[in-house]
Amino acid sequence: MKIATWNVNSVKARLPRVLQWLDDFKPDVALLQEIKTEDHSFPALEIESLGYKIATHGQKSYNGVAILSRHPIHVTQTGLPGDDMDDHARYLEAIITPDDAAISPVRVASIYLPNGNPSFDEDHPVSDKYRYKLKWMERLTRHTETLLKTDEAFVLGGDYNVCETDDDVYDAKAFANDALCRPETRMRFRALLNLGLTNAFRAFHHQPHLYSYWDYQKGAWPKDNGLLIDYLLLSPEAADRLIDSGIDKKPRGLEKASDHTPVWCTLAPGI
DNA sequence: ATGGTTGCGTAGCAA
Repeated sequence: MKIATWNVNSVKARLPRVLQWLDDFKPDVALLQEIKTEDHSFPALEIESLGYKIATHGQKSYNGVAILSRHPIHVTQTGLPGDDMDDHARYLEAIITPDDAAISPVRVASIYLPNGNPSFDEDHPVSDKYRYKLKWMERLTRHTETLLKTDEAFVLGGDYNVCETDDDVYDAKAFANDALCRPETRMRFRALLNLGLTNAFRAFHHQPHLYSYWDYQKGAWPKDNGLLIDYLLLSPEAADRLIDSGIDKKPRGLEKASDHTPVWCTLAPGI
């Protein structure tokens, strides 16, 4: 089963690119972030015509996440638990259960972790936006603890807005105080991983300076000035089935590209 | 050079 995550930066502005990628890459499950539209205005017909079922947790103008799947989708969580006042659409979780009983089910989540920048201002070492990000990461860790108790195969995929180490940044010095790189961010990301999750891409690729995001500005893409911030994090039961993982850089080089490119992994049907 | 780009929505914010 091929599972991919992609921050599309508006599903409506990106629709031709998304359709082309689905047709070319043919993921079984696609976890989308920053769809930037409400559920009723998601371009469902075009995507369904390619054989995908759709679950969305949309929001007007900002954020919004979706799950596309060739197999049936059963939504298990809309929004990240732990804060009833949080109205950002950044988390959608579902169980994917193939009709073919030879393929084991897998739980997936599409995650758009808050950016958190600017992380400080002249009066405060931690901005409100950055505080929200750090709290959101702590909520994700708590929720992941509950998921782990089920001993299920699950894949938490998305735009984590975290550079795990300086090797994931084209200019680490320039990003030292960025919300994607600050020590408070990295500590919380490690706490999440240390619950026992496997970063699928890093199970196969150990070189520094491999990226999933390139800013639109200052020629970042042709200069390969990127960041690695999109991840697929696997439970032990999913990691046991992990066959391969990679970054599909092709969509980033096309006209009208998202600033992110898909990260994917393949899982064996079962053990 | 205090710049530069994209999307949403039509001003200014978010990234």
